Amino acid sequence: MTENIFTLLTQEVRGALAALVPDLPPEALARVQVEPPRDATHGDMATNAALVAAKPARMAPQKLAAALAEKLLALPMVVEATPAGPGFVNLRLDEDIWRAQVPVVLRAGEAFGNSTLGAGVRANVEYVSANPTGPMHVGHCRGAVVGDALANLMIKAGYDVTKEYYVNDAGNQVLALGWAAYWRYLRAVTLDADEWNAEATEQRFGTTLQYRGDYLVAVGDALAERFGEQIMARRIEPGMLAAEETVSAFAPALERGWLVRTNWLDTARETAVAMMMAEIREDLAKLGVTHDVFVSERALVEAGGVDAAITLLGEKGLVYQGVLEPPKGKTPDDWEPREQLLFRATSFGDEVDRPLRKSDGTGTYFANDIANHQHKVDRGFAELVHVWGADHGGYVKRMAAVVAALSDRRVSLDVVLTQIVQVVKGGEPVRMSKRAGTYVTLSDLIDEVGRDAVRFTMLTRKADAQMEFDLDKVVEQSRDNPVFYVQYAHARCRSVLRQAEATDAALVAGLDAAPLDALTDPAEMALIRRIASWPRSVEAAATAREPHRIAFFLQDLASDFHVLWNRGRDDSTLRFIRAEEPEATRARLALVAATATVIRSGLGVMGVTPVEEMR
RNA sequence: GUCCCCGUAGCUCAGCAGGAUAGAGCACAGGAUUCCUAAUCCUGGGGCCGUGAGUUCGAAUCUCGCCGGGGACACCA
Repeated sequence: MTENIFTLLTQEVRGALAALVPDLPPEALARVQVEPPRDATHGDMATNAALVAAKPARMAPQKLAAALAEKLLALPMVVEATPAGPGFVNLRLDEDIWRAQVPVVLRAGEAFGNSTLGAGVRANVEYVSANPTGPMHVGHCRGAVVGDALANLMIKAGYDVTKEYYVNDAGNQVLALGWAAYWRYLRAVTLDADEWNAEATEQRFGTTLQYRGDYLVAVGDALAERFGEQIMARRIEPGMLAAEETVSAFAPALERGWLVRTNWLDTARETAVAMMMAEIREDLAKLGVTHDVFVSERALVEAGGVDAAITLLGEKGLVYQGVLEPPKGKTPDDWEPREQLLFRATSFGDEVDRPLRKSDGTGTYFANDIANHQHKVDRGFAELVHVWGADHGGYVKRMAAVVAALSDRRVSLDVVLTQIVQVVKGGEPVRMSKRAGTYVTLSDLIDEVGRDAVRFTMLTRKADAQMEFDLDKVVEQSRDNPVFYVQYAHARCRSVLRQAEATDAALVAGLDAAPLDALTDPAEMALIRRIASWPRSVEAAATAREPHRIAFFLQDLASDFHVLWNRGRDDSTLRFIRAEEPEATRARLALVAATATVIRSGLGVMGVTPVEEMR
C-alpha cells in the first residue's frame, strides 16, 4: 500500500483539532476533511475543520480557524497556514512534500494508488450474465466493461473481489433456444431446408421458433454430426408408438402426429447452451473480460437451492400465501386475483410483496434469483455488486430486500445500472436487429475499432447516462478523442524515456533516487500534484462504484502532461532532455516515468493496454 | 397512477460523500506556429446549475413540491 499524502494530512489536522478542542465529539471529527481547494490560489490544501468544530466547541469559526492555522503551521510539511473565508484553513505545503511523491510512485510502480479502503472485505461483483441464447452484441458490452473495470477498481481499493457470471440456463428462454437448435439440427441432418422451413416446423410441433438467427446453424451441424439420425423427429405411423414413447414425447407435437422426445430437446438445449457459452466466453476474452466464477442457474435449481431459500425465508416468517392488489393506475386487461406464494418484500423497503411462485405453483424467475443470492451469502460475501441494464431498474428494490432478508441485513447489495449505447457511424445510427443481418455483435465492434478503444470509450460516461458510440470518433487521432489523448500521453512519456536511454543509459537508471530540486515550474508542480492525487481518486471512485471517474482522471492527467510538453515547444529550457543540464534532465525523467506509471496504473483498472508509441 | 434515473455553457458531458469566484472538450472570437517534442498551441467571451420552498455557517450536491425527458411497473425472463 502506498502512503497517501491526503490521509496523512487529514490525520494531522484531526489531531491538531482534537488537541485544540479536547471534548470534541467523534462525529464532528469524522466530518473533518482535507482536500485540494477548487481554486488553486487558495493553496495546496484546505480544511473545513474549524467550520465543523465551531458549533460543538462553541467558538466562532474564524477564531477557531486562526488557532488551528497557528497549530498546523508547526507541522514540518506545512509552510503556510492561513484562516480564510467563513472558517477554512488554507495550507501550503513544502514543495518537497509533493516532489517526494515522485519516488514513491516509481518504487510502487503500477501498484501506486492501491488502497486499504476495502480492508479485504469479500465482495462479489456480478456482471454480463447475458442469456446464453446468442452471441454478445454491443448492448451487453457496456455492462461487461463497466463491471470488469469496477471489479478491478475495487481490487485496487483493497477489496477481496470475486468476478462472477450468472448463467441463465434455466427457464423458457433456453427452452426456446433448445427448440431452435433442434430445428437447425433437423435441417442439417435431412439436408432439406425447404421441408424444414421455420413455419412448417412450428406447425408440425405446435411451438414457436423464437431464435432464428444463423448463429445456431453451427449448433445444428454439431448435433447432426454427433447424433446422425438418432434424435430425428419422426412422423407417426399407425401402431408404431410404444407407451414408453408417448410418455417421453413432447405432447403438442404428438397431437400433430410427430414424435419429438423431450430428452432430445434437452440434448439440443444443453448443446446449444454449451456452444453459446463458449462463444460468449470467446467474445469476452476478446474484450479482455474474465470472470472467476460462472454460476449455473440450472445447477442451483437442480440442487434444490430455490426450495431451500424459500424455506429459509419461511423460517424467518417472510413468506405467505396471498393475493396481490392490482397495480395502481392502469390495470392490465387480463388481471384477475390470484393466490400465490409471496415474499414479504415490503418489510425491507419494497413497495409491494413479490411472488415466489406462479399461480400454477411453478417458481418465478425471482425465486431462482433468490437462490442465486442465497448462494452468494452462503459463500461469505459481505458486499454484493451487480451491473444491470437500466431496464432492470425496477428489479433492484426487491433484490435488495431479499439480500437483506437472507443475511439478516448483514450483506449489502449495490446495483449499478447501465444505460443504452447507441452505435453511430457517419452521423447515422447503426440499427440493431436480432432478426436481420444488421445485428451488431460485440465481436464485430471490436474488430472495427479495437478492444482498447471500446473499453475506454465505454467508460467515458457515467454508467447510468445514455451514450452515443461514434465509430468514427473513437478511432480519430485528435485532441477530442480521449482514448487517443491518454494513449498519446503515455506514448510520449515512453518515447522520451527511450530517447534518453539511447543517448545515455545512465540517465534513466535509478530514477527513484534522482534529486528533484530542479522541478520548480508551475506546470511541473501541477503534474506532480495530479500524480499524487491518484490514490485519492481511486478511493473516491471505488466508494462511489463509479469506474468512469478513472477515465476522467486519466484525461486530466494526460492534459497536465501535454501542457508541460507543449511548454517545451515554446521554451526549450523546459524540455525533458537537456544535455547541458544533466540534473534537471534526471529530475524530469523521473517525473515522466512517474506519469507513465500512473497512466498505466489507471489504464490497468480500465483494462486498456497502454501503448509504447502511436503508429 | 406508483417507483427509479436524469435536467449544469450553443453542443457533448464532468463536478471528487455540502465548501470559497461552478469546470473540461467541441463550437465561437482573437493571437501564435519553417516546430521536428507530427497528429497544434495560447488567450478570451459565454451559466438564475429546470423551478419553488426547506435543512445550515454554506446547497449544483441533502429533503419536499412542481415542470420537462427517459425507464420500469401482477404469474415473462
